[in-house]
Amino acid sequence: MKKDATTEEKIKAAAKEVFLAKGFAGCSSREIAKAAGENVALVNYYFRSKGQLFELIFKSAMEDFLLSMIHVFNSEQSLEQKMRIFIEREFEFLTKHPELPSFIINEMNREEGCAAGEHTIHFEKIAETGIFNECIKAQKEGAMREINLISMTMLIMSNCQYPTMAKNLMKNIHQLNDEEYALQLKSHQSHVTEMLVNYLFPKNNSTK
Amino acid sequence: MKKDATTEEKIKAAAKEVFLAKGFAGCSSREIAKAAGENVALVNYYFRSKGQLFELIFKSAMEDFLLSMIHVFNSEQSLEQKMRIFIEREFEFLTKHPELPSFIINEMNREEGCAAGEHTIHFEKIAETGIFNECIKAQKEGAMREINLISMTMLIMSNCQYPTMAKNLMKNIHQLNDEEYALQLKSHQSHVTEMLVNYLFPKNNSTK
DNA sequence: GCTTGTTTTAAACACTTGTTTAAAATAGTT
DNA sequence: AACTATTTTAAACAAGTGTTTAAAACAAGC
Repeated sequence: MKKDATTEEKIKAAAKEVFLAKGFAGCSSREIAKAAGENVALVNYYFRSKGQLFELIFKSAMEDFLLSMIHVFNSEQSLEQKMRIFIEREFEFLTKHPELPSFIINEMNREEGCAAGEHTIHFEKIAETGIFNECIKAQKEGAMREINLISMTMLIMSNCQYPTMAKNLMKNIHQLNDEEYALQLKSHQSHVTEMLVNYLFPKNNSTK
Repeated sequence: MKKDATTEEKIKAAAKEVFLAKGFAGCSSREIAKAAGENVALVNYYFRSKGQLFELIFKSAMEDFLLSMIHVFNSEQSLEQKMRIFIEREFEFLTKHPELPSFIINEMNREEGCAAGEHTIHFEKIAETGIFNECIKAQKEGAMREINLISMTMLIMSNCQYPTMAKNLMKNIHQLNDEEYALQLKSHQSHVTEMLVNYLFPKNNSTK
C-alpha cells in the first residue's frame, strides 16, 4: 500500500485487495475499513455503499483482466509468434494476479451481481487492434486452422487461466507445496504453448 | 427435490443446491432452511452447525467431481478412444452440474475453508483403475507423448471445465444468449477433443 | 480572532447472522 | 391410558451486518 495516498485511495486499494481475495459476500465493510486503517463510516462517505465500491473495483479488475494482453497485439510479428508471446505474457500476468480470473468469473455468476453491464467495451478495444482480422486473413490463407474466434479465445483462456485458478485444488490433490507447483506450472506452460500453436497453426510439412 | 424425503435429507438437498449456487459465505442458514421448507433450528439440530453441514456437502461435491469420470477407465478400449469418451462424458457431466468446478475451486481457496483435508483419497481411486500406469506404458511405447501426468490431467481439466465455468463471462463479452452459448460449447467440445488427442497421441504418419 | 467547508470520528440505527433454549407436537411402547 | 423419546416449533440470544447521524477535528480564507 502506498504511503502518501489519500484516504479515498487507501480505501480503494484495501477494497481491491480484500474483494479479490474473499469476494463480495465474503467480507464486510468493517474489514475493508480496517485493512485501510480507516473508520467504517469513511467507506460510505467516499463510495456511498459497499455495493458501489464493489462495482468500482470490479470494473477496474475487469479492465486489468481484459487489457493485460492488448499491447502484444500491436507488435510487428508473425501471428504464431504473437501467440507464443501472448501465452507467455498471460502466464506471467496470472502469476502476479492469480485471484483475478476466479474473482471475475465468480462475481459474474452472482445473480444479484455484475452479470449485466457493458463489458464488451474492453473487448472491443482488443478487437480494434486488428488481431481478429489478422486471424481471419491467416485462416483464408490456410496458415491458421479454421476455427470460430470465440473458440480460439476460449482455448487460450482455458489453458492459461485454469492452472492458476485451480492451484490449491491441484496442490491438495497431488500433495505439492508452493515451490513444486510453481515448477509444475512452468513446465505446463510449455506444453500449453506447443499444444495451442500446433493446433492453431498446423504444419503441412509434418515429419515431426 | 424428492417427495417422501426425511427432514434431514430435505435439508441436505437444499443445502447442496444453495451452497453450490452461492458458496458458503454467500448464503445463510435461514436461506437453506427456507429452501428445504423447514425451520432454521432444524439445520443445527441435524447438523450441529452451518460449517459442519457445509463440510458434508463439500465432501460429497468433491466426490461427485472426481468420481464422475471413473467408470470410463475400466472399459476395454484403446487409450486414445478412452480419452475421447472421457472428454465427451466430462462435457456431458459438466452441462448437468455447471456449478461444481467453480464451487470446488472457490472453497478450496477460502483460507478458513476446506483447503486442508484428505482429498487425495478420491484421486487415489482413480489411480487404482490403472489408467495412469496405462499412460506410462503408452509413453514408453511411443504411442503417447512424454508428458508429466499432472500436466496431462491439467490439460484435460482446463479445457473441459473452464468453458462451463466462464459461461456468464463469455456470454456477456460476446453478447450470446443461452442457446447460442450451448451451440458454441458443442462446437468447442470437438476442438478440445481433437486438440488434446492430437497433442497427447501424435501420429508419425501425418499427411493429415 | 471568526467563519466557511471538508474530513474524520464514535455512536447509534435497524436488521441479519449463527446458534441455543424451552416449550409444544408427534410418534412409540407398555 | 400414561410415560418415553424423538422431532418440530417459535422465540430469544449475543454478535455482526450495512448504513446513518451528529458532533468533533481540521483546513482555508478573511
